[in-house]
Amino acid sequence: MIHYKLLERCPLFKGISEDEAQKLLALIHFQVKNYEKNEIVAIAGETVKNLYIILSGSVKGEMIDYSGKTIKIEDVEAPRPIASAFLFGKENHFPVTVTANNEVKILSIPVSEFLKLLQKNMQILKNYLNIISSRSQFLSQKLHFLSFKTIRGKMAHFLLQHAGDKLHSVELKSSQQQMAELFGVTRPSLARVLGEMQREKLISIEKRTVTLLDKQKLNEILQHG
Amino acid sequence: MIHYKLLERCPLFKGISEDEAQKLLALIHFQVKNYEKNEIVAIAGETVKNLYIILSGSVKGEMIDYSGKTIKIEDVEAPRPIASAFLFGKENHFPVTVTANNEVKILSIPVSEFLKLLQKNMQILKNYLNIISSRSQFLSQKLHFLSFKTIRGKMAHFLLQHAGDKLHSVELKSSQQQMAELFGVTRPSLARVLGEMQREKLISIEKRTVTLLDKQKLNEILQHG
DNA sequence: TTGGTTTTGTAACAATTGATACATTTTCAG
DNA sequence: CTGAAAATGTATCAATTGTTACAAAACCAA
Repeated sequence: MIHYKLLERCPLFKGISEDEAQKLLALIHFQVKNYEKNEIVAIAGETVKNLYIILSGSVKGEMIDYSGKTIKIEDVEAPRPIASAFLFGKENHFPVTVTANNEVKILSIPVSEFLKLLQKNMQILKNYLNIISSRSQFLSQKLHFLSFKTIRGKMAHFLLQHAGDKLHSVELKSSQQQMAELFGVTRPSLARVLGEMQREKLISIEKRTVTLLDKQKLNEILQHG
Repeated sequence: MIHYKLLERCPLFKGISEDEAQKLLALIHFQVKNYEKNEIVAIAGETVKNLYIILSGSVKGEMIDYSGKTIKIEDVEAPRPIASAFLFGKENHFPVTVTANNEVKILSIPVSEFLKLLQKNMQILKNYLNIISSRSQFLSQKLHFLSFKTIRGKMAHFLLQHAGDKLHSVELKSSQQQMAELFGVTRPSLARVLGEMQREKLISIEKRTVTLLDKQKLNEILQHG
C-alpha cells in the first residue's frame, strides 16, 4: 500500500491533499515496486520510461566510467522523484546507475500514464512545469557564473548580483572556505583576489561586510570575462 | 489574422495541422500584438506572464549591465517562442530586454490559458515538455563538460564520449579554432595539449582522425579533474 | 599545377591559479 | 577572561593557460 500522506511532502504533489492524491492515482495505471538493499533500480543509459518516486528508503546514483570503476554521485530519499528531468527530451535515459541503499519502495508511473495525470490535474501540471523549469533556470545561472573565467570576474559578478541596483554593501553569509567551493577555486586564491581588490580600492571588507567602493570599475571587470 | 500554417514550423506546434491549430486556439483567449521597429516588447526583470510566439519579423534580446550599457545577446525570428523557459519556475522573469528588430507580429497567450491548452492537447503538452527538458539536458551536459578544469580533462572527456565504448578513433568535424571555442580556450593552448597527448602516446592524429591509443590512461585523466 | 588562404605546430613570455605552509586574527565555549 | 579551534592574510613555488608571433603544412579555387 501507499502512504498517500507521504506524497504531500513530494514537490510534485504539493497542494494535493491525501484524498485527492488517492483519487487521482486510482484513475491511472501504476506499480509499486520493492527493491532489496544493493538491488539495481536502473542502469545508466537505459531509457527512462517511467516516473519513479521513492516512497520509502533511499537510493544512490552512481556513474560508471569507461574503465568500469563506479563513482557515487548523489543520494535520493523518500519522497523524492528519480531522474524526473530525464522523462522527456532528446536525452531521455538515465544519466547514472541507480542502486538501492536499503529496502526501498518505489512508485512507478509509465510516461503515458503520467501525461494523463498532467492533463487531468492542473496543480500537478503546474508543479511539474515549475520543477523542471526551476532546474533549468538553476543550471542556466550556474553556467552563466562559470562563464567568468577569472576569480576576479566571478567575484565582481557575485558582489554586484548580491548588492543589486541599490545597495552598496554585501553581507557574506559563508566563510571563505565555503565561498571558494562555490567558486570552484582554492581558498588562498580567493583570499588573494579579495586582497588585491581591497588594495585597488574596489571594495573594502569589515568583518563579513563587503562595501562596494567602485561599482563602475567592478562592471568593467565583467566585460573582460 | 494569424497564418496558422506558419505555426506548423514552430516546435511547440509540431505535429499539429493547420486546422487543428486553428480549432485549438479558438478555445482559448489570446492576443496578437504588433510592434514597430525598436519598440520594446519586454523589459529585463519583468515577470513573464505570457507565452510569446513571433509570427513575423524578428526581435533581439539585450542585457543591460549595472552601468547602463547594453549588450546584444541573441536574435529570435518567426516562428520561434520568446523566453519559453522562463514561463514557469522560481525565476519567471525576462532575463533580457526584448526589442523589435523590425515590424513584428507576436502571438501572446497568458500563462493560465496556455495551461489549458496543455491540458486539452496531448501533442502540445508533449512538445512543450520535450522542449524544456531538452534545454535542461543541454545545459546539464554543458555544465558537466565545464566541470573539467584542465584542457586535458576536457579533451579526454570529449574524445572518450565521441568514441563511445566500442570505437577507438574519432573523426573531428571541426577545426582546432572551432574546437577551442567550444572548449572555451585559446587555439594554441588546445594544440599544445593535443601535442602533449601525442608525445605521451595517449592518442595519435592523422589528418582529422584521432586514434585513442590508451583509453585506460585517458580515463584516469578524468578522475583528477 | 599554382598561388593564395586557411589550418596547424610550436616557441617564448606573461598572467592566473593551485598547492603548501605558516603567522595572525577571530571566534567561541568553558 | 582564557585557551583551543576556526578563519583569515600572506608568501613561495609549481602547474596551467593566455598572448603573441611565426613557420610549416594542408587545402582549395582558378
